[in-house]
Amino acid sequence: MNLSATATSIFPTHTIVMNTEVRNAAQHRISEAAALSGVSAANIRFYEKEGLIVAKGRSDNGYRFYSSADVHQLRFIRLCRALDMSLDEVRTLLELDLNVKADCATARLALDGHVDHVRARLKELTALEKSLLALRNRCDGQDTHCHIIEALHQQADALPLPAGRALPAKRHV
Amino acid sequence: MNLSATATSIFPTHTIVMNTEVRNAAQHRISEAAALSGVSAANIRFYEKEGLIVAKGRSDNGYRFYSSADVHQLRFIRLCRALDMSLDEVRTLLELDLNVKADCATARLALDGHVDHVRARLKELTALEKSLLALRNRCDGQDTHCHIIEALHQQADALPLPAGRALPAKRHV
DNA sequence: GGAAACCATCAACCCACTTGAAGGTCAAGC
DNA sequence: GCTTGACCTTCAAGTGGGTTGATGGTTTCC
Repeated sequence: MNLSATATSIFPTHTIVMNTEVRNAAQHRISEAAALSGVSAANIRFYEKEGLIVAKGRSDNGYRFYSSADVHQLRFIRLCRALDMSLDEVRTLLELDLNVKADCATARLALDGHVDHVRARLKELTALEKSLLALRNRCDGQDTHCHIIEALHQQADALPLPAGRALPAKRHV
Repeated sequence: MNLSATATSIFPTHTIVMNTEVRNAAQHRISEAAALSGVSAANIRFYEKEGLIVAKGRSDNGYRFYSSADVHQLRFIRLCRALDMSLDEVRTLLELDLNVKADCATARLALDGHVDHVRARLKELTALEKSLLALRNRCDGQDTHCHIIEALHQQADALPLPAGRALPAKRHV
């Protein structure tokens, strides 16, 4: 894994994925980069603080400006986030060189881990939906007292204690 | 909805859900309450700060102590959290009186909203899993360059911009 | 020349907690 | 009586992935 590579270093090798427009010609201010990438200006600044993106430079007035390659990188980040990767995972991916075999293995590993993660959450949520529906269906709104709340209290009594005594921190997907 | 009710007021009406042990006999220190409820001591203090639970009292030395009804309430909170409700939703539920019809309607409404929420997230995650697997299967580890990263970059270029220009805040689950 | 629309930085807020620091309390063992 | 260690207290700060707001500079249009 090419950890010493800068974030932008992944682009020169990407003639394959570049479309026909010339990537480095245009220079965009932050709001333009935001509009082109779908990442809000505030969020771009946040990603900069997190080291995921560096503006191509600053104008005399201190305004950030971005190349089209930067915009592409922002879209890349957005895609990864849409795939529910953590910023750490995205950082890892950004540091990879797609022509290095070891990096490819890293990418596969990261993705595998992520799939596992998504599957586990999927399983949890499916069970959750079932419980919620069962709960919901106990009440028709006609009866004299609420079977939903009652059932909730009954289940609270029946709830098994977690193995480690206290609830583990829950990282939601 | 009985908003003026205190959190403990829901218990007197719960002869149905109480099991045979006498609820108010025992008094537990915070670590005991934690062990019995599955909610960590730090978390119990946090819930107290959030107004979800009030210790039955304090000993002379300032230690909190909890009745069995308090422990039940902690389990109730834990169950609701396990059902992925927000603390606000739990608060609402705690304020309900299961013998008031309007409160029952509130509970059903809350649960319905919650089911919708879970279903939406389920749908998202299912789509996600599909995308990730497709991505994952592009790479066999044999080729000279990484099709996963390549595909990620291609998709980044193809990613449609969000309607409102910037990514909306994402509330997971 | 004034208003609107940009841009900058820094701080604080969101949720549901956890972790850590600094110190008080208490029972057991020596 | 003294130490040790397991409790307990409070308050502050950190987590992740941002958003929102304050305050002030810049640029552009009319």
